[in-house]
Amino acid sequence: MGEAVRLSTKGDYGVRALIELALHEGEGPVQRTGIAARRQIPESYLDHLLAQLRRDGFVRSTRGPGGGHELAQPASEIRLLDVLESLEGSLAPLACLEDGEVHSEQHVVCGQRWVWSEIYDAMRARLASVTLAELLARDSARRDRIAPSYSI
Amino acid sequence: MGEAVRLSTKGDYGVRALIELALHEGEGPVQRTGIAARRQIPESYLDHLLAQLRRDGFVRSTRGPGGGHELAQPASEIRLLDVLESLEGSLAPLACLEDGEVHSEQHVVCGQRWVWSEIYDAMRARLASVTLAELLARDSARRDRIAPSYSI
DNA sequence: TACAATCTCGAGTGACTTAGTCGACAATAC
DNA sequence: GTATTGTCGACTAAGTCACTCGAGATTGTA
Repeated sequence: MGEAVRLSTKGDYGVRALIELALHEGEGPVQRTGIAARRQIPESYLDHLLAQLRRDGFVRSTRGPGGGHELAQPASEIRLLDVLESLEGSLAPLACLEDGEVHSEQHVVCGQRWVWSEIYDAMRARLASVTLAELLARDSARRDRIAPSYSI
Repeated sequence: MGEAVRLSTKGDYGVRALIELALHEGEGPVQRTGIAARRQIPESYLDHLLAQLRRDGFVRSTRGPGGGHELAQPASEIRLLDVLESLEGSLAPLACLEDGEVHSEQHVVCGQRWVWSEIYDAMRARLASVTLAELLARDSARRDRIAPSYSI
C-alpha cells in the first residue's frame, strides 16, 4: 500500500551535498549553485539543508563574493549517523523507541518493540561506522564506472 | 527535527491485533470489539487493518452472531516481515531500494544506497525470522512480569 | 561609496499522507 | 425477522513533505 519506513529527501539531498563538499575538501568554499547543479538538488531547498548542517557543526559558510560552503570537520571524522540524525531527526523505527523512553515496561501493548530495538541498534551501529570520506570514495568509484569522463 | 524513518500505526495496531488472535488460536473467532478494547486500537480503524490482513491471507473472518476473526494460518508460520509488508507496503528505507529497481547504476546521485541496501537486507532477514508465535510468547511473558494477574 | 555576489532566514503553499470516523449494507444464528 | 456480527467505501481534519519566494545581511572589488 503506502510507503512506510523511509528517509525523506532531506537525508538524501543533504548527504549528496556533503559528498560534493568532501570532494572539494581543502579547496575553499563551494557555492550552492554549483552544489545544487552537480548533485541535482533544488537550489532554494538546499538552503535549508545547509542551514541545518551548519547549526550542527558539519558545515561552515561564508558570505560575499567568493563565498560558499565547506566542511567544518575532516570528511573522515563526519559520521553518516550524525548527519542523518541532524537532517531527519530520530531514526527510530517505532515511536516507543524514541531516545527519552525508558527501556522498561511502560508500553503495555507495543508487541514488537524488542525486535525493532535490536534492528535499530544494528542500524545505528552500521551508520556510525560509515564516514563521509568513505561515502565520497564509493561515490567517486561508482561515477568512474558509469562515466569515466566525469572526473576532470 | 521531524520524524523520519518510522512505522505507521497500521503496522503497530495490526500486529497487536494478530497477537490477540494468536492468543486465542484454536478457540474460535474473536470479535473486533474485544480485540480493539484489549489491545487499545480504535475499533472502526481496526476494520481496515483486518480487511488488509484478510486480503493477504493472514486472517479469516465470519459474520453473524458468534462471528469474528481468527488466524488463517498457524501463528508459528506467520512471519512478521510478511505482516508488516502487507500493512505498510515496502519497508525500503530509500526510494531507490524499491523492489522493482535494478541494483545497477541508474541512480547516478544516490550516494548512500550501498549502506542502506545492506541495512535493509539485514532488517528484512531479522523480521523474516520472527513468527507471530514468538511475538505472542514474548508479549505474554512481558505482561506476566508487569501484571501477573493479567492472565486468567 | 556603490555594487554585485553570496549566504540567511522565515513565511507561505499545494499535494499528499495519516489516522481516523461514519453510515449503508451483507451475512448468519436463533 | 431480528439481533449480531463483519464489509466496504466515502469522507475528513490535521499534519508532513518538498518545496518556492522575498526581504535582508555580509563581504569582496572597483
